Amino acid sequence: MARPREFEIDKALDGATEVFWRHGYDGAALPDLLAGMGISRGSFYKAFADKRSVYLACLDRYEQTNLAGALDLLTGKRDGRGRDRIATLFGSVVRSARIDRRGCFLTNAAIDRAPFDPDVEERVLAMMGQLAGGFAVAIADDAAAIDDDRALRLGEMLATYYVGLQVTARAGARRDSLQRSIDRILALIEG
Amino acid sequence: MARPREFEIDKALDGATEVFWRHGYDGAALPDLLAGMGISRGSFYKAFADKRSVYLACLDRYEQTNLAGALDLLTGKRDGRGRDRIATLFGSVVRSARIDRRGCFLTNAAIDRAPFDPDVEERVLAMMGQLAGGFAVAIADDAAAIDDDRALRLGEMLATYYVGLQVTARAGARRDSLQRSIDRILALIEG
DNA sequence: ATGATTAGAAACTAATCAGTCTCTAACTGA
DNA sequence: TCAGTTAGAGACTGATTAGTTTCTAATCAT
Repeated sequence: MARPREFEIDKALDGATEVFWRHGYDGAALPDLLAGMGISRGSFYKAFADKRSVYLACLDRYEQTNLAGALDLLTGKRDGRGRDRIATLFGSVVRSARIDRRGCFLTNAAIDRAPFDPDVEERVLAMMGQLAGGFAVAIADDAAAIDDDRALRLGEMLATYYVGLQVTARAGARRDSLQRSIDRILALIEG
Repeated sequence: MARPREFEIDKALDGATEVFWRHGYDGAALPDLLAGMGISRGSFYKAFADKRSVYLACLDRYEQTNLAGALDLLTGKRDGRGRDRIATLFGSVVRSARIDRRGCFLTNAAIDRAPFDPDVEERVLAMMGQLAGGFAVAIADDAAAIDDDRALRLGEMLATYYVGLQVTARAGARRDSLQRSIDRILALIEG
């Protein structure tokens, strides 16, 4: 071993994720990525095989950070009723839309790369499955009587809605419109 | 006037739509577009200003054809209950997923270009609004007593769900998973 | 201290990008 | 029939693409 790497892989991946998230796979040119990662071309290809493998690593890191955070929120029992936790998660989409228009990296990847790259598809479907499971846990927490299968189906439906909400936010919908839609689905699952 | 054009603009736009739909804006290279449109570079730039203007024209044509078709389905009173028409539309997403993985051009454009191009954003938001209106009409048809504002909110929620369904389909979700999710939301709005 | 190893910067490469230009041939109106 | 006009094909342009190579300097183990 000699001269150690001057940057942290994970920090660089965070920077790359930011760029992929905003601009998509094709839209993220290598110079953009390098700027976002704070490294030069040489370091990039020393540390990673190619652009695609960085994208896959970003998806994996997204799963371990952002998705895990959402799942913690949904399944964390300390924070009141499951449906309130769902409302909080949906609300965070509206709050994020106030700050930027990245939407959700997972959702963007589903449109962007999943149809063309089996490794992306696999990760996207796995994460969507986890998300559905998180919603199901939140639902089941409110009604111990609900059977697991029924909770999972409702969870799948809510995950699908969540993805649609992220698309609508990235499309530039007004925040009050997003919130009305959220209020409506929350009212529906309340009954 | 001299030598008339040998191809039809609308047919060429249909071909371009197909390519943009499948590969996205950046992913649709000019040679791909030309092949899909069945014309050569010279004809392309004689007939259109640039790639972007073709994309915008494709969105407009999508509105007049595919979106109009969906709205006709949702608002057509001859075909039974409004909720059955909604079920038919959702079902068509699952059927399409069996054939290809294009998803929905409007949904793809929302992720792909809306954040970067105000002209795309405007069209996407307008189409999403129309879609929400279509769902609202279908809902209102079943219950004359429902007030318009309530129907529109439900319509916005269903449009958001619809978009999420298209993302999930393009991501490669299994058809039975899609259908379970659909059945669940249909059951919710039934009550 | 020194030799082995490796990180990093920058120049380079071949392919591809969107868009332009030129030339030929086809069509129109008179 | 012929002059004017325009469609179409394909060569061309300069910029940009992802990825490679080369060289320098930093840091390790001995």
